[in-house]
Amino acid sequence: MPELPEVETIANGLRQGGFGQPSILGRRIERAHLLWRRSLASPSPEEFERRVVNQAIEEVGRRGKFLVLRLSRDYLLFHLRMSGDLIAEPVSTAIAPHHRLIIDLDEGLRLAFNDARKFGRAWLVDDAATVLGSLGPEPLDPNLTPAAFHARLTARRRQLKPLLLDQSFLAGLGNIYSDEALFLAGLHPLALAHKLTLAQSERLLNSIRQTLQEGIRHHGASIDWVYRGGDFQNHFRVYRRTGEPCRVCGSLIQRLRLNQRSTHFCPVCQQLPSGNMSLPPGEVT
DNA sequence: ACGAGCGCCTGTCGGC
DNA sequence: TGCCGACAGGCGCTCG
Repeated sequence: MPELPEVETIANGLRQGGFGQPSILGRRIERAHLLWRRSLASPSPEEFERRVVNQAIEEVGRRGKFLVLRLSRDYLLFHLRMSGDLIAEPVSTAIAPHHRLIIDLDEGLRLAFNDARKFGRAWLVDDAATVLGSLGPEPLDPNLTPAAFHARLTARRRQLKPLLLDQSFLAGLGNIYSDEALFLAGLHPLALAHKLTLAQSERLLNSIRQTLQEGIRHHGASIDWVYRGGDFQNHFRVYRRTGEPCRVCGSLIQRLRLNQRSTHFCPVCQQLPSGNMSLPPGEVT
């Protein structure tokens, strides 16, 4: 499920509780059980199940697409990748088919890492930076100024879409929100980052922030069989709208494949600058 | 430094 | 109905 708005929604739910879900803040870990070996990146299962016990969950946050649980002594980090989810539920609940890591808490609660596709990972580390250290800036951080963003963009000789997906460039964007942000900014996904003007960079930053805030306001997007109650999927402007009319100009939304991933854009609202024309057009649907 | 392709996994959907 | 390929919100790894 997870891009920045979805991870933010999950973190908020675990922290505050509500909608029938209990808060895990302040709960003490009583035991842990790993059900799928590879869901734990580090340390070993034996060390994890021993070391995590008796630590309290003191803070629940997010960095990029990572969920960050600050415990008494360590950090418990999760990356949900494609299908992961973190669920707080009563210990009396039956173990769901795709639960990969079970963490029993006091007061009869359980924190479950559920992940159908098994791409997600958990880490228990004393220093969060060992996992989060290479992440780029948070897009919603006000310290990221248009000038600073422009400097980052022009330092790279890359196409915009792959660059926005690069978590060391900017932390939190995935396939949905990068397509949506590029549309709002009126920039072609294959446009070159180092050719952007300051005004274009500022517009892109504002578009990224607007898209992410919209996503958070709608509690994220729920598509396919994964559902968390968010409804941002009803407000997509280009993502998965191939062949449908652009909401601004009526042109048909196009799709192209970039590194095995779908990219959606409006061929009229998002023109490729002439400087990019030497590039092969790619396979367009 | 960068792009392209593949592997990791399970599930859903549309076409035949 | 069953089978098969395409596709899916990510990312680390190779290889040019």
